[in-house]
Amino acid sequence: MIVGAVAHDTRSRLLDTAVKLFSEHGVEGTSLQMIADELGITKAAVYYHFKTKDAIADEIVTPLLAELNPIVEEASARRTRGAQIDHALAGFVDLIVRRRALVGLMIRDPGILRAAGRTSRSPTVAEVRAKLYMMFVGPDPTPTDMITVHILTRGLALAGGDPEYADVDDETLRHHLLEAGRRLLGRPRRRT
Amino acid sequence: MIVGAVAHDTRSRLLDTAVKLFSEHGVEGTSLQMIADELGITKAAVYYHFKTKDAIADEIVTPLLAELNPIVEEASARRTRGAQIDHALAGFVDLIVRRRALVGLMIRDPGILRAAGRTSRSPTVAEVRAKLYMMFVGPDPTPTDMITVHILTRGLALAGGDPEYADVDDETLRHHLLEAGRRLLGRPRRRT
DNA sequence: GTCTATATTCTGATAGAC
DNA sequence: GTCTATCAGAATATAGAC
Repeated sequence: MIVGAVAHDTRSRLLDTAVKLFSEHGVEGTSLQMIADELGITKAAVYYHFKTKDAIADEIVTPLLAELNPIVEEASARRTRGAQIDHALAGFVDLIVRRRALVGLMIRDPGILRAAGRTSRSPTVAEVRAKLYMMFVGPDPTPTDMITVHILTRGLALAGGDPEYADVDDETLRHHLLEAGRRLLGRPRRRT
Repeated sequence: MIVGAVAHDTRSRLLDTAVKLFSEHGVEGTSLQMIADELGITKAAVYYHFKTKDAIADEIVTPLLAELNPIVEEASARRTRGAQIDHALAGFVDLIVRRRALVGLMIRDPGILRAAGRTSRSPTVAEVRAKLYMMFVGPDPTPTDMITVHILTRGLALAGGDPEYADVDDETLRHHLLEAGRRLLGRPRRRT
């Protein structure tokens, strides 16, 4: 599905519905029957679009990784540590805001990564995550650095994807997440 | 189960096992069969200790709320805003460290609260959480305040409960979580 | 306190008609 | 592209023996 467009075809609606139900019940707690019911189709119709439940999980995870990876790569090309951190943080926050529930889902539910990993050979989350973390902490991180980044990434993703902020506009949410992120990383305040 | 003691009786071992499996697979993704298998007993034996799966969830959630509630109450009795924040933060972090996986589980998995809520009439999580948030932000919070506290509580709970830090000792973990928390809340550094 | 055995419902998944 | 029908296996839960 492309930018901001509303999903019309069944396949896209199916993925949106899956994300919603996965968020509420977890991947392993969501049955294909639940997805089918929510869409008003039968289980067999779901199987027409995806061969297995794992394939649905993979189709959700893989595009997200495909978006995060270049952000991290671009960040590592920056010359100063400060610029690297700024780019990685801005990119990560932007992804959270644009995908809302999705990034939070991947961090909350280990089941979606297990499921996606069973059918796909796309780059693992662990890989991309390790690179993202290194952007934030630099080489030779202290234990404090590592824990701070854990808190940062998890906190941002979960808060940004929270239903409570579902109707906060992108611009506002992005601003607040960035502010909090910069504070945690000890970066100076930015002129908005 | 009492402080630091190892669970010997089946009921306590059952609860420990449930927390572990709930964390990995989500409450709705964990079957009583999985719990029974992990314990080396039969499903029927599990039913002897708990009437339903919801009852297990409730027995996990309720004691945690019983620990968090007085912390928030005590904090609100402090006179200065600074002392209130310090007390609430120290208490919250202490709970995360002592219970590790548990606090993170409650934040990650909506299913455990749904399940617990079905069998129990104990004070709701929403209630206690609202009070905790108010301790951190004070009256008349700005949207920025609210989002910051969201990031703080979720980040601390998830990072503290992460398996990666399972063998970091309590003292160290508590120190790092407190540092990050104080930074996010804009509190001055403390002499350790 | 744990077991076997059983009833019932639901799961993921497939085959084949429209 | 969606349907009905069907499968083997696993789910929650109960009854009753040891």
